[in-house]
Amino acid sequence: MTALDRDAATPLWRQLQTDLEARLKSGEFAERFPGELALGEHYGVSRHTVRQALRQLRADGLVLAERGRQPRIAPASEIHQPMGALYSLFARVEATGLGQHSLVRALDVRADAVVADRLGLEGSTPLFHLERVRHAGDQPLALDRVWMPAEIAAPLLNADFTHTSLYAELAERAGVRLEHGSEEIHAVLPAAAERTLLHCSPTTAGFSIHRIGYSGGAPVEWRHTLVRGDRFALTADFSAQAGYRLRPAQTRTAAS
Amino acid sequence: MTALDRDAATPLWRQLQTDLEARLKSGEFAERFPGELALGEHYGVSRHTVRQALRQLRADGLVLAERGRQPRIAPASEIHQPMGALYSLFARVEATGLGQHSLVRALDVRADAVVADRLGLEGSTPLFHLERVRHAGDQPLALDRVWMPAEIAAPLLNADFTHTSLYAELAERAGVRLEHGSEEIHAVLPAAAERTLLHCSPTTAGFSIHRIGYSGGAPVEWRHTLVRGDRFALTADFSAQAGYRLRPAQTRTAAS
DNA sequence: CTCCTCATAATGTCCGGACATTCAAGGTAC
DNA sequence: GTACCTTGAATGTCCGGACATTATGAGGAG
Repeated sequence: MTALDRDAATPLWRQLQTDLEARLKSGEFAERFPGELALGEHYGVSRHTVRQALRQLRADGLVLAERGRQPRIAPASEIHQPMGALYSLFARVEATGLGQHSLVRALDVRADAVVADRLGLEGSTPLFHLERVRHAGDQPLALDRVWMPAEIAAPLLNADFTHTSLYAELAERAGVRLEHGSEEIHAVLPAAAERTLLHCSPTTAGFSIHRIGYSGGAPVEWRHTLVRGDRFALTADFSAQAGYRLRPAQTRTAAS
Repeated sequence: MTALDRDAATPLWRQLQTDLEARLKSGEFAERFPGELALGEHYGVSRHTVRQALRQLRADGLVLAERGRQPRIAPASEIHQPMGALYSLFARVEATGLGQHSLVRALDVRADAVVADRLGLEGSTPLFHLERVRHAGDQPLALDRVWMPAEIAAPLLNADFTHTSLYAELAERAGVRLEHGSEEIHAVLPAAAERTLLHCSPTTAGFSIHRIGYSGGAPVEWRHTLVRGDRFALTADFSAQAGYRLRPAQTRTAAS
């Protein structure tokens, strides 16, 4: 623990906040998170200051607090949905009731200088590579290609990707979860080879999505997905308050 | 002003907060927003309670507060950027330095049962209609069609839309600002007529964006935009904290 | 063993005060 | 008229205390 510096320019409560965040990440509070009074006594500050420091942590859901209850830290095992346009697309398909499965076309380790460069790695770095054609019901839906540093993704080489999600396997076998990333979405006309794989006509357009994903500040995946555009769409809500949010599934309910 | 009820189940600070929000919306604080001490004395509560009530309002940007400065309410005239995929697309184009202008193909009032239905209006409701081809530099960029209830948008009929933004005109002439909405983005192959307007080849795909926008709970616009897909892309960042956010312009700077 | 009661601990709410820091405006010296 | 200084007002930070409300577990009555 770092002692608080009462003469520093940064306020006490912020010092406390960053210190608590660090201790949280280190797993120090895995068993029990101390209460406000205990923290105040430990750091030598008033309860008011402790509450100010905890405010952000509680708002972010890192720490759970309720009246009368023992304070707890958020369950780390909670499955964070891999966000983004792809997730939104496939969740919508799932919501329609169609079963999804994948046809694995490649699953190996190879070197690719172009992709390695995009991941910020040396050109000769071995990369885990997975190429799948995703189906919804009987129809092919998307052509999905992923590259990840082999160092991280090696445990996935003997996984079965016909039904399971890459991110679920990644979290389980490698202990890595995507934290943030960025993607670029283009509207394209699939090439002949791609049309064959996706069983679509020459007049069908598609979404081409490039994504780079990070975990813990380091690039973890580079992905290129080509989605048939004739049956699938991105939908989103936006507002001044909530910003822009992709809608994962239809919210309209037939009930009542 | 509503007096606070100290025996109510809802906390004092929340009562204060909702009351202040109501007074804000009524325009009561247009000239001057009272300080914390003044509010405390006025409502008969401590400064601590006032600060708790103001916390949300300040976080939302409704009220601006800085040390030493007179508290102010957020400038109502501030132009809220019309969010969404379209704004993101066009802002990116603008960031490249290309000048934008539009070719107005239609600007009138007509009835359209299909569109009216999507807006939740009677089929015979007169609708303001604007159809433009947007250019970036010399090249056509998008075909943009907008329908709005004539009751709201009538003041826009004699506006010049070759250079100005629809939303800017709407805010200025009709006093209406888009508050929220939803959109659906498809990847399509433009039809022959559209290809002619957009000067693109038969192998060029495009984004087809349908949007419905609301202001004050009532539908205000229905819009269909077809964007050339060969030169433009949607880019977005996502993270567990901030969610999914379209990136309006390139953040990479060549400086330093 | 079961059910109820009660003590305990934790957060939520609210009050009071004090000092530091910063911005804006007005007044003064030149 | 301009530059500087002083003063006022406002928020930021931090402390102390008090009581209310709620969940949990221990202990006793039946």
